[in-house]
This record gives sequence, structure tokens and C-alpha cells, in this order.
Amino acid sequence: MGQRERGLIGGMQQDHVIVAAGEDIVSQGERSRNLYSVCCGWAVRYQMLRDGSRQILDVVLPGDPVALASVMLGASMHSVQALTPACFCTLNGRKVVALFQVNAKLALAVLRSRLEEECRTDIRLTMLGRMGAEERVGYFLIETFERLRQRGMTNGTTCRFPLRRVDIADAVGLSRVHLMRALRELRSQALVELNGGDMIVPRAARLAAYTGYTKVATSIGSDVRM
Amino acid sequence: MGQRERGLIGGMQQDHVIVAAGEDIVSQGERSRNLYSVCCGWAVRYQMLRDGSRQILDVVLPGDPVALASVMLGASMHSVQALTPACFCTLNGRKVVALFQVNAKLALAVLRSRLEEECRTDIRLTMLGRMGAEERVGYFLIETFERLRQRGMTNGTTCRFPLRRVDIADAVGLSRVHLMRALRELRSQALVELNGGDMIVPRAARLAAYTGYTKVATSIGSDVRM
DNA sequence: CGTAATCTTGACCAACGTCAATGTTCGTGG
DNA sequence: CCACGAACATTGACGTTGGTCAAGATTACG
Repeated sequence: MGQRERGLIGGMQQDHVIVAAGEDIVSQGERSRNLYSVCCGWAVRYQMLRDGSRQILDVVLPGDPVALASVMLGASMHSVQALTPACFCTLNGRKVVALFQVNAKLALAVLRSRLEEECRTDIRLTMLGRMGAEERVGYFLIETFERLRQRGMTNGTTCRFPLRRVDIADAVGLSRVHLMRALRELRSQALVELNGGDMIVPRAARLAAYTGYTKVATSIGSDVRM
Repeated sequence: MGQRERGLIGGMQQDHVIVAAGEDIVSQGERSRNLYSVCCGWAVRYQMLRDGSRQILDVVLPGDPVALASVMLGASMHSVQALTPACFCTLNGRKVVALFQVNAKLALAVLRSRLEEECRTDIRLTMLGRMGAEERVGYFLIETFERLRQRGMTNGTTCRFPLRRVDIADAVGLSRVHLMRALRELRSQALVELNGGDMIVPRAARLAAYTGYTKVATSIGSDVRM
């Protein structure tokens, strides 16, 4: 994507919204015409079930778009909640879609980034359907760690990690108690350690091997992440 | 999408490939430049794990594109296997991408259909992470049934359903034996019945209510499904 | 028929969830 | 600075769900 397209998107930014930790910026079922982009802070996409349980679909990091489906499809099937105080920049959804209709390169770049997400989602499906507790947790952690590393948000073997235990449990489909058991096991094998709000991965390659994680090519940096 | 775009895609069709039941048309890791579209027959997208277990990611029905990610990202992270003898039409991936770069409306239509898929995938994630065996199986069946109904492939309360028990088990993340238990329960409540290669759903609304399924708007018919 | 594949079920075992109790951290008001 | 409470983390004991093994029934096909 060239300077020109980046400028087009940049020029459409309307506002910055600050959201407190724990608050939703998008709600399941909502018909919003606003498109957001995480500017700083962490968030999660999630769904609630009838019985009150929650599934975290994905961790949303700075640079990731939020509510694209809501804008293009008319309604959002998931909520998005800030985990830390977070700042979102707002774009006019209608205008962005209009821009897509004119600028094929831009639409294509977004399509490509969606397809990359799709790959990650497929693997998460496999993880939930077919892996045991330790593998699931380890996989989720190394995947997030690698995403952070690609964005320069790690410090060698350490990074910020503001998810609570419940959040991790809801992301990997385990109960909070069983998640603790899995974490204990992973720590005892020196694969990952969570402490305060930090994650420590002494040997990323070892954790990757343990969980079956393999790096997937991304277009971060060379591509749009509105 | 107008007649013109449909014609552009239509004109690029090169070939028809016939694949026997049980054969792969796309393999995990493959770097193919071919794009396919299911023309008749059933297929599944799936991934294999190190330990030999398999996760079925999705059922691919007539009209669905195959290997879009492979073409646009350079490699496929999943395999696609025919469940029945199936016919795929082949498109030149490079040409299709080139077409996207020129025709924004087309790129946008494909993006929109990817976003719809994404909604379905999110729900499947939730199902695997948070639902019990009966709900998972019921959900998978009613979702597939509704997709078939939208394409006019059902006959009131009945439709073709060529998946074997193992396939269903691999799709919903259960063992074959436990899948049988769930099916027995669903049948005993007259929610679904599988027989031969057919599925019978006496009261779709009842099964939907039981599993928490809600219809999600799709652009089938009005949109591209190459 | 006969062989292979698939379906189906029972008996038993492992993984994971629930409950409940105890630490630990952190923010707030005195 | 301390006392207090609220939210979160951690662990043990025990129950439930779902996996594994193994055997027999059924179907598909040569």
C-alpha cells in the first residue's frame, strides 16, 4: 500500500475515544456505523452465551481494526471490551466503505489482512477442538507473544500481559481452576511464567515446539492495519 | 455485484476438475496458484495435528470458493478434501487477484463474503470453547442444514448429508464414541436424525432453540460466491 | 458369500469442571 | 502510615463429562 492510500485513511480519522478498562466499545447485536482502530491499550473480542459463559474470540492489539464486520454487514455479532484503559480512533464507516468502492488496492489490502486473520482463527479452532489443556494455554500465550514481538512490544523474553486468569480461561475454553493447573504445569517446565501483568517466555522456540505453534507470515508493517 | 463482474469471473474459468470422494484438492502447506470453486459435491476444510488427530474447520458447499487464502497469501494452512465425488472449477489465481486490483466492487464483494464467514467462524469457536456435546453436535447440524436450505438443497425437513460419523466428530471436537451418545440423545428428543446419508430435522426451530442457533444474514444470491 | 469399512454399544478411565476455603494484591479512607 | 474491603489468584477435594478400548452389528461392494 502506498503513501496515497495511507493518507486517505489517515485523513478520515475523526476522533479519539478513551475507554476505561472493562468497558465495551462495541456490543453484540449493535448496529453501529463507526469503525475503530486501536491506538493504544489492549482489548478482546468476545461473545456471551445464554448461560452466562463467555468465549473470548481474539485479543485485539494496537493497530488492529475493530467493528469492520459491523460496518460492512450492518450488525456486530460480537462485543469488544477494553482490558486496559484504551484509546481508539474513530472513522466514519460509510466513508471508509465508499473509499473501498473506489480504491481497489485498499480493499484488496484489507481483504488480505482478513485472510491472515482467518488463518489464525482456523488454528484457534483446531486448538479448541483437538488440543489438551496445557497445549491450549501454551499455544494461546506463545501466539500472543509472537504477535507482540512483531509489533515491537516485547523486551527480549518479556512482555506486558494484562489479561486476568478468567480472561485466559475464557479464551482457551477452560475453567479458571483448570487453567491454573495448566499454568502451573507450564511454569514447572519453565515454558512460560505469568507474574503481575507480565509474561515471561524464557525460550520462545521451546514453547513453540511444545505447543505445535508455527509462525505464520503476516503483512504487518508492509500492509494496512488501519 | 452486476452482470459485468459476474461475466469477468465467469470468463476466467479454465477447467473443471473431478475429484473422487476422500481425495484432497488442496493440501496443507501447498503453494498453489490455483483458485477453485465448488461446482457440485461436498468437501471439508481441515487441519491435521502432529498426533494424527484432525480438525474439520468447515464444510464447503457448492458455490463456495476454495484456496483463496492460498492464492492471496502464498500458501494454504489447511487441506480441502472431497467427501463425495466432487467437481471444482479452476480459475487462474494470479488473474483473479489482478482483477481484484482493478475492480474495487469485486474485491469489496469478496471482502464482504469473507466477513460473513468470519461471523460463522466466531460462533464455531464459541461452540467449541463453551458448549456441551449435545449442543455442539446440534449446532453443527442445524447450521449446515440452514446453509443447505439457503441454497435450495433441502426438501422440507430433509436433506442429503454425506458426512460420516468420524467427520462430524472431527468437526465438533468429540470422539466418535461420544458423538454417538450425543446423536442418540438428540434423536431421542426428536431434534435431528441421521440415516443413511440423510439428515432429518422435523422442527428446525426447535433444534435452533435447543442449540442457541440464530440465523445470520447472508448475501447468498445477491452476492459473489465464485 | 466374504472382506473391509463403518456404525453402535458397554465398561472403564482420564481430563476437566465445580465447590469451597485460603492467600494475595491493591486501592481507599482514616 | 495503617486498617479495611474488594477483586483476584491459588489450591484441595470431589463430581461430571467426555475419551479409550474392545467387541459385535450393519452396510457396501467385489
